[in-house]
Amino acid sequence: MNLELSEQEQIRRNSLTELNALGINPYPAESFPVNVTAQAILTDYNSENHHAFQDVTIAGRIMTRRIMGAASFVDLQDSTGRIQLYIKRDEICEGEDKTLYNTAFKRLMDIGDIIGVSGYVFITQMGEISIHVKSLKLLSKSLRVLPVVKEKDEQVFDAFSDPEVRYRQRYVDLIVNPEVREVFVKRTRLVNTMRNFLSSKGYLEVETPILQPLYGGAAARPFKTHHNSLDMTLYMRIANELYLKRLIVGGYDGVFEFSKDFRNEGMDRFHNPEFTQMELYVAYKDYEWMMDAVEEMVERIAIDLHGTTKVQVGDNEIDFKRPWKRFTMFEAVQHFTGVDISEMTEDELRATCKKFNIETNESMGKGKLIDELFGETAEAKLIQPTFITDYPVEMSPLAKKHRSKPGLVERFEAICNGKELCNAFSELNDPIDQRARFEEQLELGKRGDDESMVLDEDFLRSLEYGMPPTAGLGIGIDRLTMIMTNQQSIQDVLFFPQMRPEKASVVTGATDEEFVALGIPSEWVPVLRKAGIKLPSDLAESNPNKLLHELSGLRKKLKLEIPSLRLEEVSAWCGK
RNA sequence: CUCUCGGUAGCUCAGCUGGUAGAGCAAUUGACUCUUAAUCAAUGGGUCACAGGUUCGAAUCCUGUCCGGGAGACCA
Repeated sequence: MNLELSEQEQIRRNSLTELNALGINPYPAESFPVNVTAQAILTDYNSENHHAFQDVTIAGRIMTRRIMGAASFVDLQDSTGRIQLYIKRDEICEGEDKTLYNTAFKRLMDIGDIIGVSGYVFITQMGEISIHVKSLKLLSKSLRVLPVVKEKDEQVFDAFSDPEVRYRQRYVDLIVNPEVREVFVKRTRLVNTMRNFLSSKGYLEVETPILQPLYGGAAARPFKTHHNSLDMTLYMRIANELYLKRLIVGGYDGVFEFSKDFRNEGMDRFHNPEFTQMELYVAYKDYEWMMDAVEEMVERIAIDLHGTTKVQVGDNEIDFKRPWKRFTMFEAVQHFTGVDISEMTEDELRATCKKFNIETNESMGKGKLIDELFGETAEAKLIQPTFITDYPVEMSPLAKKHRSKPGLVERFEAICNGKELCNAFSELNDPIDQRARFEEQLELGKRGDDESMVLDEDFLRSLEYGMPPTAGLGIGIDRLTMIMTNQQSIQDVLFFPQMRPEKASVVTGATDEEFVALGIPSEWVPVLRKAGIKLPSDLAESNPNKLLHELSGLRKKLKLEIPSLRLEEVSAWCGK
């Protein structure tokens, strides 16, 4: 017997033994073929077609029970929803033996247990579509107590809401909070829509290395790991851009990848150390084309998920209907501040930053300063989807120089709800220029920017063979999901967000062996701990009379089947 | 890393200026054959996150630690 268990867990374990004793296997091996779902019954059943629901079999989890003597109502939850069961004693126990109802169902089954039932569908006097149960089978006994969430008239009572437990025990969250399950269904639909969209255009979905000898394609600190046989450092990818471009060099016209990327940076409600991006590269296209493609794709996702281009996100209604607003970066800054920074020198930019209380440091070049200005003055104010185009060349080492605007590159980001949604450019395919850009990055690195990009010789070699003009895109799946499902935190769109490890249950005090060495029978050791005795010194300080009383009390209370104690024994433990 | 709020029963939460812990749901026992936040009666259930300190006495005050939320910093 485990004294660490709560009273209710103890009771459920006892029920398990009793079920076994009754010949009811709490974990049967054979399959249980269902022929209907809760959702199907609730939507399809009506007075005309009730004959089609005379013999339904369904399985799910008991979520609430209302027992009224010889009849009971149970809310059964399957993957599609909840359906009420009407269970009558004399229906599920036809003969004299009422054990299955009186003992097994009423006493030994609990909220959280998974059962399978057969019966017919009917409508109760209160007008609720329900299943009149003819037979019932336990499919899995639940040993832990589920949080019970009650609901009436759309109002939820005692919602299971502690974020820590919800994220650590997502399975519980999913069981009791159906809207959470729905968010993740939407996430998958979003990905499917995107995949279908890209596949139908003939682009090839590919996989590229996650473990990379050099990390590239973005500016971020990587996770570092080590390969034993090769005895070399490997990095978890921060992006897959450089590999996908190698595939464009190889002759594919369009490639894309849904990729888990890893960045060793701070965590907040928009950042998780591992996250998902979709990167797309299409040959013979430019960033103008890519803007149209993004609009089309995201608009389609909104329609697939919501049936409309309008999506409620927090207090804002966001409309993804094409075409989206387009601003150059300079126009955006001017629009929100009235200041034209397009012709400014580095010193002027630094002064402008100061004017807007934006911190700067020596490692920031002209491009970084412009980006800061944009980020601080404009980005958060862009709620409706907006393309920001034409970024400074200094901070876009993989983008092609603008066809007509010196100092800028052909790059855009889509901003939505004040946050970056995607990043794209006309890809730089001039190998000489690319090498020069990498070298500039190395210079920035020397100035103290610890996220500047590293030079990838093999990638440069591939460009030297010749890469067609290409448009490339990276789109954050987590953030897009947050917007499309109206979630405030990235943790709410990841099944298992990163967390610090749970505190291991602290085993303070002496080990079992130490207590046994003092002559204490091993079966009494847990009881002793329960009584608050954690160390041999606790024994020495306690009153044997009082301790005996307490231990005997616990023995009785916990119904322990171990030999009782005499005062002399307890005194001996205490050294008295 | 900084600031801030929090951690009390399985869940949601009370617990004031220190006096050894309370409610609802859940559980147990009983009643109840159309209930639905079922109802009625009785009962049990706690390492008050952890470790120190102050005190005659700490869930409560102080210090430190752990875990989490929020806001920053960082991260385009």
